[in-house]
Amino acid sequence: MNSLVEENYLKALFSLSIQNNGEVNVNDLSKHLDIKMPTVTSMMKKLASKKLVEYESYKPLRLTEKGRKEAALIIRKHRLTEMYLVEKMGFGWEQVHEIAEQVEHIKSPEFFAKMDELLDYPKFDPHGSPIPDKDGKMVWKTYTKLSDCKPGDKVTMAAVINTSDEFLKFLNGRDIYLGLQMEVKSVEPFDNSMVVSYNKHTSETLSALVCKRLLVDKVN
Amino acid sequence: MNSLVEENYLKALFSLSIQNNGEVNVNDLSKHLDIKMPTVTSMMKKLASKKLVEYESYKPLRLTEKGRKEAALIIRKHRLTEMYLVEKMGFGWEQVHEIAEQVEHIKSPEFFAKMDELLDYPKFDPHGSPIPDKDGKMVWKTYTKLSDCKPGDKVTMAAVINTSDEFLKFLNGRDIYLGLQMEVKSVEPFDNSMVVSYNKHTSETLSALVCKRLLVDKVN
DNA sequence: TTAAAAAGTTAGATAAGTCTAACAAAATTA
DNA sequence: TAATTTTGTTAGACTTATCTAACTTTTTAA
Repeated sequence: MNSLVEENYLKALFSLSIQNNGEVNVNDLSKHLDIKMPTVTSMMKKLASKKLVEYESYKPLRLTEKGRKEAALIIRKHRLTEMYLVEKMGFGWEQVHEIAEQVEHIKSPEFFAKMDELLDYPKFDPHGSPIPDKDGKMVWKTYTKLSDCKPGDKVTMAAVINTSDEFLKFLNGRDIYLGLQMEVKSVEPFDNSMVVSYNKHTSETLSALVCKRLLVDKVN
Repeated sequence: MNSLVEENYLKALFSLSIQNNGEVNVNDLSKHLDIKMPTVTSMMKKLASKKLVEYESYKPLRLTEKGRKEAALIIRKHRLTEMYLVEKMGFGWEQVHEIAEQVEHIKSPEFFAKMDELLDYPKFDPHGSPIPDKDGKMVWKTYTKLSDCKPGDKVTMAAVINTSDEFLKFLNGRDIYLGLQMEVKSVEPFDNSMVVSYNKHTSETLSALVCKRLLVDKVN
């Protein structure tokens, strides 16, 4: 059984390894968790002794298959919780991350199995992220960043990369939600901001930073 | 903010102080938590420094008003969770204690406020225990132990003292649940076991140990 | 290609919460 | 009331997870 602290390291390793073909630097992990590098190094040795991480001095870190699976199961609990909070308890998608960060550490397979059942076995969480299954496997849909779209493209909002409170409130304020259809009207060459239209918003400007954090399906 | 460990001490102090006009012995607390006495002593000094406990060497422990309120708020979270698990998620009353022991430590007033709202502000948990309000106040109904009843008494099941899995499964197996009406048929002088009747159970024998753990309202 | 910067490690300290061993006070009982 | 038992405390050690300071390796850039 892993401690709550170990679980947080595993989760961070999982997230960071996605962007970098499975390899993670101690430094990146240290910054992501806001924990100093020597502490991270010693924890990596501990996780290596538990066969959860491949660790060699001065080499990048890599989750073992066992570590990857355990991390996925924590993420499963996090995302199931987020979905439950939104669907069954009426929270907004911007409110659920903090609560799920705590609930994900609860030891009770029955509790999460019940959520899963009550939600009718969801495949995605409220932010569009895939929910790993009980074996730690998850579907990997290939989304397009809105920032990679061209004027005239018609797209459906599929997921958000950043799940911070502020970002999601920003989207709420513009009536942007998952499943929304929009059309790219124009791209400003100067700062890569985009003008999009959807529903009653016929001309909404989104900064490049925002567009990079929105994942869409092209309708074409 | 108290740590998870401190919260468990507060909860234990609260429970033990009820049976003994507010006073708790280090030894009893030690046994209740399964933590050795020296550890308990040092934690009591810590809680005393936080003004949660009145502590003097070799004297019984006592929660301060502040400590009592903080303990009650943890118990509130525990009991709201139990009620939520039973009423909204479909768990049995024998399954919820373990999960609630973990959920009670979650830091999110919104999460518990939402449960409270969805449950329509319940006053009792699935075991008949009162749920403290947001100020840590709770109603204290005076129940009778079934073991204190006489042949001919008609009673309604109101609460259980022990919430262990085994005890609740025992009750489930005999179709005994809160709100059930029963009549005391006879008391065996030899071992104080009781014969009771209810619904289709016209003659069910309950040991003295069981009768002491069942709290009832007299219908008379 | 070597000097500087960045990344990573080692060593040792600290805090929280636990323990055991030894001792002290209080309560029980003979 | 004196001896014994029970309860409680003190002292010091251990584990987990963190830190800072100093040092080493690797990478980057002059």
